[in-house]
Amino acid sequence: MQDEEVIQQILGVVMLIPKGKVATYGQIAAMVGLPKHARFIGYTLKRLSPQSDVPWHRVINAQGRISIVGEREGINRNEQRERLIVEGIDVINGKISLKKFRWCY
DNA sequence: AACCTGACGACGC
DNA sequence: GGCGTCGCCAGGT
Repeated sequence: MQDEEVIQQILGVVMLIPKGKVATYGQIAAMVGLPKHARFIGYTLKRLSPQSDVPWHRVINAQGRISIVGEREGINRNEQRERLIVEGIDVINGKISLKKFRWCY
């Protein structure tokens, strides 16, 4: 699954998530025709560079929580939380309401 | 080939 | 809602 083709497709979909909305890993996976590959979406986003223009912060897990774990400069749990809040997405007790903020297509 | 490790998810209690 | 389990699947060893 190292297909550059697939990776670009995934990043392409993530780019479509509008500001102020979020999507889940599983949702993205399904959108690119790879259901059951939610984990691969995370793997792909993890490899992004800090200065990437891909809105990786708008991707969260199905429980409405942030799942990033690394501590890279520019890409970490707290950075994601801050970016979401700036966009008007409420993060209450580490949880985001998918009901309100999920990007429905 | 075998086994371990995840930025995951559905379900049951 | 919180938690534990189990199922998934690409990658790395």
